[in-house]
Amino acid sequence: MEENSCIRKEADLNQIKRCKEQISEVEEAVGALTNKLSLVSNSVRLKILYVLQAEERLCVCDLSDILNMTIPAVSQHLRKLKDRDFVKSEKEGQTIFYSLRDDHRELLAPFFNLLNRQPEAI
Amino acid sequence: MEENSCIRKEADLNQIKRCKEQISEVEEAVGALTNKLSLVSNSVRLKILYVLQAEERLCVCDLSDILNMTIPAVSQHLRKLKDRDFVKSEKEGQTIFYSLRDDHRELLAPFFNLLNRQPEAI
DNA sequence: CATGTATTTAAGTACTTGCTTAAATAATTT
DNA sequence: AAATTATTTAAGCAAGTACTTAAATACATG
Repeated sequence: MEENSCIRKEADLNQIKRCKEQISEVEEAVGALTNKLSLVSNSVRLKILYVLQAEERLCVCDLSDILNMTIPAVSQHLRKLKDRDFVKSEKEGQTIFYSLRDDHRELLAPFFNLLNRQPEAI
Repeated sequence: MEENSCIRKEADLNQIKRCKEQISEVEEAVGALTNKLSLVSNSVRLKILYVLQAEERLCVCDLSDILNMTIPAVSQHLRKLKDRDFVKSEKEGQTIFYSLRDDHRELLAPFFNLLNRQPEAI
């Protein structure tokens, strides 16, 4: 990819210039957003976020039960969610409880709303 | 993964049962939603959707220019977006114009809103 | 302190993703 | 009809993802 390849006669060069500018303005925001969406777009992680929103807090062990998955598998998802500030953890004895952080509530709210409707709404 | 592994003394079996039910109710919707989010969570595709929303319609060639990517790379993204009803195409001569479909406007609207704010809003 | 419980970490692997390059289609122009 | 233009399709590959199993860590209890 070096030179411009769009050489249609009717190509609207102003439009292309305008689009390039628009893209460069949101470039950073797009990166930040897709970074978060790539976490939420996994069905296991979305389920984890969904039950945490309903239940305040759950431990790894609970989630493993609920999702019918091995503990390490769940733990690895939780780590990703924690690394990107979707959840926080608190230790109580040898049990570690996870709960939703407020950081991304605004991003998540529309998804939870959709899930609480009929499947055909999505 | 066969038997339940959560054998804490304090484990709240009712809570776990309740969560399992909640999950099974949204199981299908979660699949449908993550299916769509996995498309949007790619930065190239989100940019494509973003400029299409602003510009009504663009051809593959335009997008290749705007995104500074090869034509086949863009074309493959467009195919995915078309397969899942995010965009439609119309042929005009040998040029194929892509535009946003209405199907997922509700899902996309919050993202476009976020992008139009400051990056730190995300 | 040895054993058991709750969780994380790490290595290995199958699957998926997103690009590249080259070839195939299809419409247009000469 | 041959050459040009716009796009898609396909094969190949490097990187990323999500699981598995086994080992490591950390707290609790007999």
